[in-house]
Amino acid sequence: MATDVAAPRRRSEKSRAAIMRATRELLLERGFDKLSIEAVAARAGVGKQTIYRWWPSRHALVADVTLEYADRILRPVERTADVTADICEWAVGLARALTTARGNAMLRILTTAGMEHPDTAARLRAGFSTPLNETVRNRLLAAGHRPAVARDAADAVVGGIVYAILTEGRSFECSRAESITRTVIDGLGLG
Amino acid sequence: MATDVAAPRRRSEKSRAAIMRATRELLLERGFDKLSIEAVAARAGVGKQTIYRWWPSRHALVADVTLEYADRILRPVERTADVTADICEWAVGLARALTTARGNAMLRILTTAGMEHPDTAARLRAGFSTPLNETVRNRLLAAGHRPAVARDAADAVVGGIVYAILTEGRSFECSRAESITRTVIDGLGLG
Amino acid sequence: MATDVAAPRRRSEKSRAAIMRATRELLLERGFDKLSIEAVAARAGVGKQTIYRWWPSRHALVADVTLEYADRILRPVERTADVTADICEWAVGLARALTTARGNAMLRILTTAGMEHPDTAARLRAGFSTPLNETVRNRLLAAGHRPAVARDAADAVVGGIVYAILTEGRSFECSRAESITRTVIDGLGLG
Amino acid sequence: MATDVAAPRRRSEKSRAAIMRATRELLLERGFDKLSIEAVAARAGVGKQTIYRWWPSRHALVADVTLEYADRILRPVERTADVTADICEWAVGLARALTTARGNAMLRILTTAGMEHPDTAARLRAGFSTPLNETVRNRLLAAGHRPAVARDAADAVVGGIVYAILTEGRSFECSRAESITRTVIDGLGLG
DNA sequence: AGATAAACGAGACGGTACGTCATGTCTTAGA
DNA sequence: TCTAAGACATGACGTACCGTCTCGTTTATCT
Repeated sequence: MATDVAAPRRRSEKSRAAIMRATRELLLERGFDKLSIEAVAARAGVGKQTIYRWWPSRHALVADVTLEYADRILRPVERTADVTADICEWAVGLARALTTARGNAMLRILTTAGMEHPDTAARLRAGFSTPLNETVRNRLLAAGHRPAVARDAADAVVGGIVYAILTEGRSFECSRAESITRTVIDGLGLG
Repeated sequence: MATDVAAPRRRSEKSRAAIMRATRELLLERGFDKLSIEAVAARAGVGKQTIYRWWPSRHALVADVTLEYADRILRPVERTADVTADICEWAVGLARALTTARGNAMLRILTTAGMEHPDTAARLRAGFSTPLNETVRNRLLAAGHRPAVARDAADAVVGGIVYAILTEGRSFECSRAESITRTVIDGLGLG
Repeated sequence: MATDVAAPRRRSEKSRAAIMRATRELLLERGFDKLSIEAVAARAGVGKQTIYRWWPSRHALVADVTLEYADRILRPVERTADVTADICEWAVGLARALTTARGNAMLRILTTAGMEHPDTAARLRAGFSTPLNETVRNRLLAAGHRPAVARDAADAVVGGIVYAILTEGRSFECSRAESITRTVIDGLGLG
Repeated sequence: MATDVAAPRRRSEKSRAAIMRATRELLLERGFDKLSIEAVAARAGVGKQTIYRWWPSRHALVADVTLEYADRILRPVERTADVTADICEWAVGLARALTTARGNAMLRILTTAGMEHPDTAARLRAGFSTPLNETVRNRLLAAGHRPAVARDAADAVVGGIVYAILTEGRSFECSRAESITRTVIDGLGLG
């Protein structure tokens, strides 16, 4: 039976997609600060109310767009015999993704968007920072490291790379991702 | 007599201070997003033009205020026989400063303010992230570590702590700062 | 063949009545300017389309409601031996009706509603101003006055009273209706 | 020396005039209902706020414009030996002014604008209906009529003409103004 | 007793306009 | 000369309604 009858949501997929697309474009063209709902509506060929109907705020809209992009950045880490090599390779991939024009823009936007509104912050954390951290931590746990050590090392690796890119922007040299990672991982005791 | 050489600039110190003060207060009350020049002028009892005359943008004004505060956070690291203990102590102090209500607010503001405008970003980097990093790096160099290692470890320690606080906010448990630091530093080879 | 021409109209009387009722209430609560179709639909528990299906515009809907009320105001004039007294009595009755809270509101609404849209104006004229005028004119004709005189006097009496109420609102003193009427009628020559 | 020192009002006369002009034009082109503040601002080359700063509402702005025009309609009545002829001539002039395209539009606008907001209504009454009435009343008083009679006759003449034009629009035949006036005035006793 | 087609409630949609707020520039008066 | 006050053109905000347009769901004939 299980007829999920109650579906009085008749949201227009066409509008939704046009809004997401317009937001993404304007975000890259003008940046988060100068993104206006009015401009999104105009470019998407949509009434402003259609945006306000489905998103509570500009931050939330931007979060949706950003997270959609975040999925292209989040990759799993390999599981060969060499943990350090696996994580280094992953780290360089991450650094490369975050130093492309688009990737760096998205990182900045993601950071800014989460800065004011707690709900948005929580969504962005769950969709970006947390997965990043867990990817590394789980690989370390699988390699036999103690939970506390895995957690600290994951913080150090992810934070070390992402914070540096946040600070230095696209001038961050991707090989440093490997260097930082190796410095941290190589020193871990397996106790 | 070293008189008032080259000073046809009669900038009112009273106004300057009132503006800084008003900005600081409004920043803490309302956050960066909702800070308006108009409100600053009103609270400082100053004409808007007086603000525009001396600061090129809202970001720049905020940067000034934030950096003033940053000086209270930046502390040197001790130089006892035990490097790890020295840096751990410093790291916990940093974490404590960044998880107070005011310190956390300032960290978020500093991050947001630097996100759009390159000049402001450069000033904030020079006044906050870079000193943070160098404090750790110099201590490690003094302890005999190789430059590359010192740099990577400084990135890992500072990034690991600051990025986690940026992500998790005031719920960050300060003892983790020690734990992360120890995990990183303890593993470093002395080459 | 004279088949079932134009008969598959199955308009819901319940909805019609609910719409009229809701309109009347909102008109009195908020006035013509602030009457919105959306509010009428909501209060009547009706879809907006049901209103648009049967009324071409807000003005038309308001005209219907107003005319329904106008019928309570339009009364015939007595036909005793004393024309002046007959019309005076009628005039005072009219003034009284137009200076009640509800009657005055309706007069204003009727005036405003007819001001923009010619069709509505014509309906309201046919349902209010014209009957008013003719009531007086016919009584004067019956009393033996010449047509031209009857017409002019009817204009003067009705216009004198209604325009004054339109201008002065509820503060219009009803006895003035008698005074104006008597001044006009008493002077008429019987030709 | 009575220097009107306190003049911290630095209102731009250029803007004021442009707003009045734009309002007048749009009123005639589109009518009161479809007059939007936004369109006035755009046509006047002015920010919306500049309108809102000096006029509390659309009605008030329209009232200003209308009253400016009303001054062109309000004329004094002649004072020859023949009262009836004097007032008849004046009445026909009034009717003519109110049946031009522009004059009729202004009458309708004036009527509508005063219908919702008491303050505006009062201003319009003081600037239009009252002067109209007093013009006739004063002429009749000067001719020796008793105050009550003069007042009633003024109501009848002015109301008779204006209400008819309000009802019938531009199709009102101006000679009727004379006819109505004569019918009323000729019958007045001189007490 | 169905079948069928309209009228219905609900409400999403692309829009226009609202009245408010803040921007950064400009002008005036006063110290 | 610099400042406070604040008017100005601009432009975005978030809200209210517009009139149109689907969606299922009654409901009232007409087989």
